[in-house]
Amino acid sequence: MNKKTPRNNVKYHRILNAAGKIFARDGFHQATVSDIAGQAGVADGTIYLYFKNKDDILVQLFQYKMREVFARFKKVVDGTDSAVTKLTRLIKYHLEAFQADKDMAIVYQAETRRYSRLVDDQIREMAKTYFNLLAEIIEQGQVEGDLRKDLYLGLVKRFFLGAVEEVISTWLMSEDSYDLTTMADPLADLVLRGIGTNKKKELL
Amino acid sequence: MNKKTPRNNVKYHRILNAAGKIFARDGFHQATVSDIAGQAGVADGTIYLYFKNKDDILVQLFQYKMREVFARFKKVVDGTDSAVTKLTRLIKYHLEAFQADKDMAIVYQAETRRYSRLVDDQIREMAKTYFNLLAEIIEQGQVEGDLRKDLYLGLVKRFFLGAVEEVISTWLMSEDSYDLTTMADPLADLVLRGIGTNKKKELL
DNA sequence: TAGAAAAATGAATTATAATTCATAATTTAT
DNA sequence: ATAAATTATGAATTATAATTCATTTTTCTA
Repeated sequence: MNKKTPRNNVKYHRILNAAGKIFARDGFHQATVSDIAGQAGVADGTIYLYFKNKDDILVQLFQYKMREVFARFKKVVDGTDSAVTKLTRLIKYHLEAFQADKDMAIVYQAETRRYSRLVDDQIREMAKTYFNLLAEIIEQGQVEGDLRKDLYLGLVKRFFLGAVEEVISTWLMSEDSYDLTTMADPLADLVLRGIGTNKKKELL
Repeated sequence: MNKKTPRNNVKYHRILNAAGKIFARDGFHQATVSDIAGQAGVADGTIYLYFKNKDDILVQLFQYKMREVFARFKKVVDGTDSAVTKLTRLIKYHLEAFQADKDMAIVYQAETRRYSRLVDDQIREMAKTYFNLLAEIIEQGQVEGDLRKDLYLGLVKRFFLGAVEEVISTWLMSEDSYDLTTMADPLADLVLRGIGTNKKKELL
């Protein structure tokens, strides 16, 4: 194994995981390459055999984690179920995945909200993937008659993702670690039905 | 005017505004004290006559901006209008305020989403204020019969704020600068009615 | 199993930027 | 108008941490 094929090198992954921990603990800028090396059990210089520089660690970590998550997202909404079922399941898995890998969740939250980001292209690509996923499901739901037809899709996507991410964000900040997945059903309910009684549906 | 009363010192505010610009442009960690000083038209050392250190600049900037915004938030939902009207107006003003001060919006977005934050206490306090505001309105709406009574309030607040902030976030990231406030009514509609047709209301 | 190649080390180097402080300019008070 | 007090300056200092590279260790290969 030489530098050309780092992806199936044990040490490469040890460093990536260590970086995940340290970035989550300290944030990207606070984190030091030395700390990551320490956590990974390698020398500082070794990092540079596998990564171009500190930025590159974040970029690769992000890419690696997001590929994993998104591959599953796609599977989760694949199949012949109704759109409502798919949306509910998407929310549930989204929460599950982020709960299962808290380090990744922290890095994700921090990086996707920054204005100037190292992982800009990746995030755009991800967002697009996620949004395409949603668009498909919503159109399906409209055909099935379970989702409103008068929706501005661009807004719906943000609305959906925003609600889910805020719930995750709150969970991350919270002192006590409750079970995030219990939020899935109530959240799906809110997204689908809103908070109104629909008494005045026609007024808006 | 000496160090003891910086708040009504012209230079103090020049530095704060400059910091807002630079933090928005580069992010807190990238931003240098020198750049802020330059932008403010003062010498590097002058910064330290008004602020303990770099962190202190962010803390004070954040406090200052958030006080302004939240004072207005409160006013916006004050009065005898229906809860539905208040919520709609809250969304509209929220979007308006963030559109009007983009630098502040960027700093806000970046800082509130970080796991380890300098402005932690302030954010907690703000969130509490905002959430109290929402709780009051929602209870009013339940009494009025326009909002569902089976809501888990803790979740509703996150749902609401998440949706609004995601819309702002998308606007910040977007290349072309469309008018953010046009999102207010459709967004309010989504929050109130959800995306479902309510055909299956009883199923959930 | 010796020698070559590859991988790893970590101290030394380098870069960057926060903070300080001796000096200068400005303001205030008498 | 002058001296004391205040405010401001920016070059020098200091701290921190990314990156390099001469050396060592480990792994291959024949």
